[in-house]
Amino acid sequence: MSKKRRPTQADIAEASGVSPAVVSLVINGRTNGKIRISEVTQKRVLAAISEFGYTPNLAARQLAGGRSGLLGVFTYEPVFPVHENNFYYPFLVGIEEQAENLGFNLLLFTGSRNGTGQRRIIRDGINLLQTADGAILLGGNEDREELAHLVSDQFPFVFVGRREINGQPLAYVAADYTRAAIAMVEHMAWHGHTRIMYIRGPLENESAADRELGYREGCRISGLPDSAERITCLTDNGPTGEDIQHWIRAGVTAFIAENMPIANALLEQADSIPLLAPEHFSIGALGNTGDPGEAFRGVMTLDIPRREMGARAVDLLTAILYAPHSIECSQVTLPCPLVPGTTVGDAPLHQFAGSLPETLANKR
Amino acid sequence: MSKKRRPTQADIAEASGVSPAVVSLVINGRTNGKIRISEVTQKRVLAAISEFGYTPNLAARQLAGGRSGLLGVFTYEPVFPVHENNFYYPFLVGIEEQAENLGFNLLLFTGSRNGTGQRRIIRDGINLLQTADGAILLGGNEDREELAHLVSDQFPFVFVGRREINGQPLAYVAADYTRAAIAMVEHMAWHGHTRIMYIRGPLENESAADRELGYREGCRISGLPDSAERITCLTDNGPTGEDIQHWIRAGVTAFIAENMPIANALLEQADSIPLLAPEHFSIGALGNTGDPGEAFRGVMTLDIPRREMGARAVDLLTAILYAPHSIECSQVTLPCPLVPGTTVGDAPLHQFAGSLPETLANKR
DNA sequence: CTGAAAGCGCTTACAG
DNA sequence: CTGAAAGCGCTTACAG
Repeated sequence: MSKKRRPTQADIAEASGVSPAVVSLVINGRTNGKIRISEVTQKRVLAAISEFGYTPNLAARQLAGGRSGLLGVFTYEPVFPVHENNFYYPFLVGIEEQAENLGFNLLLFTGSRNGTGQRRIIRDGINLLQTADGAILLGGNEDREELAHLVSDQFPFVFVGRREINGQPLAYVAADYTRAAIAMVEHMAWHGHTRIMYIRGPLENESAADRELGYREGCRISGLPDSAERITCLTDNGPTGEDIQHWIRAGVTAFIAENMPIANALLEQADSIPLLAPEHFSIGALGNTGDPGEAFRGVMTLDIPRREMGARAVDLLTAILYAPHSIECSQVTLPCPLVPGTTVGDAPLHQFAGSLPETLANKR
Repeated sequence: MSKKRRPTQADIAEASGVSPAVVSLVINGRTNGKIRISEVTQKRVLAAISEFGYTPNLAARQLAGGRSGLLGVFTYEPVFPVHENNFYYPFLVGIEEQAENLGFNLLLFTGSRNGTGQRRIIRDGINLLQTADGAILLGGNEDREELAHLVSDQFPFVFVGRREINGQPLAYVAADYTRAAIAMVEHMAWHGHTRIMYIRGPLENESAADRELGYREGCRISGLPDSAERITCLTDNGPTGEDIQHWIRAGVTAFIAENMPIANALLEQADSIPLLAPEHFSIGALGNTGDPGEAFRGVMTLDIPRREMGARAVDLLTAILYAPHSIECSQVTLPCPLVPGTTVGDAPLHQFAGSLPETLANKR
């Protein structure tokens, strides 16, 4: 970009009386292997380089070498969220950390909004990510067609979160929601709960499937009966107080919510009855609350290792791009520990069959 | 990076039966000026482009003298700060917003750490930013030599915060600390304070200079005497309680701290005497506290328009790069309003000359 | 060990 | 309006 012409390899070659190829070799330190260049020649080239203040032109290097060396980052939401505690933010912290560790620059695709204000990967059939060697994608609201397009383009990318297309898993780094759900069920079962209700939202995606699967598995492993009967899919209205009373009357002593918003809605409704956790029922959420390790209202949650996931996504992408033979598996799943909280306790000895005890209605 | 060769302009040219030059022209939208290309031809080219899923090769474009179309972002600290309320974060929010508005991708220079773990702009004499057309720089701890190198390279960049080299201002977007300091002095003077002490840190940079200048100017404008006598540069120890007592005995009724940490240190010391703001003295800080508009401990502060500064930096950089004739001035200074807080009140009628009144020592 | 040459994919004068 | 061609600065086979 400088006005005065920068010295080129040709200048160095001329000044030191060698061919451009030799200059390239010396600069890239490829003087040890099969190629041998005399010490004297190397010194001469190096001297010319520092005399001229030569710096390689990156663009030319990339053109000739076929690589941009850029890792893309695509998010459907702003990369820099305005609000603190944004769910996606810690992923980016991890991505940056690891990119820095590995010496890569990051290309943020902020320039690809479509007419409706949404960011897009594909526009007019063009893969807008192609300027990077590959990309890390994150965001919960992704467009499956766009992903399919990337796949058919053979554009290398890593999703943060498990994703599959037509049953084929993509390259991803995910949290192990299934094991986490199993652990939560087991934890509750250990506390004597036998009828655990699973409350999920309407969104159908891999994460939701993994969580529900874990719930079922956990019930099976713990020998709890009829898990399928106790799965409820919530609509927009959320659970009503009546729902809760109904469930508890039916013998439910614990709830597992797919995520924190659902858990909060349930707690709120329970408050108005009033029923309290963990005295009258136990509850946990298969999500987290923003700050790692900190539970909102004391709800048992998961510690999704978001920063770590970001870092591993960088590792996976760079491996795919630059060391494909070293890859054994393109799917990385990280453990997702429970955060105990205070909302899970022993199952009430007395089950409220038929009606709520009066003491409860008056309590608080 | 896809396995199957990416389509090139040559492919498009062949497919649409025109020469590569025409494809280039159409792609870059240079079809209006002196060059005319028939509608039909354009449509044909565009169709071929979307059919092939062609995207330009950045490196080639850049090499051929064109542009990469990438705006660089360089920070000496992590781009994604781990801690919330990071001072630099809102700048980045603004940068992203405006880049998105203008349709630019952002290149984060995360890959340029040197041996000591610090990020660098120049390494081995190579300008690491040259992959981008230009860059926005931010961070308080910049290396002046690196900046000088960029300047002599004629690499286009915009600093967030006023910067000059050898008396020459760089392109920057800054907050108007001088006017803000003036306003704070005037505000205090209006409250009857005549002896306002200015407490600054040891760091010598443009921002510090601007603030101090504003203090002096404010005193001059308000007709307060001897401002120069009441400027103290703090060492690492911070102000001691004795310092404060000494100053107040000397008739000082208000303090302006260069930044919040200094103000906090002073308040802490004053607490132990105890002296309270605004009852016994007034205090303001020429910085802000993280959240826009929210004052820590009620201290009068500045609302540094960080998000706006980020956005304007993008505007300035893109103008420099792509519309240089449109630029009237490469230095943008944004107003920086006072945030009132609760720590500035009327000057005590009774000035504590010689000794502190007993009531004070016992109070609280 | 070293040189001559092709080619990466694009832009931009320069001719028609 | 459109095409043929040079050239951006580098890397990398390919010959010597």
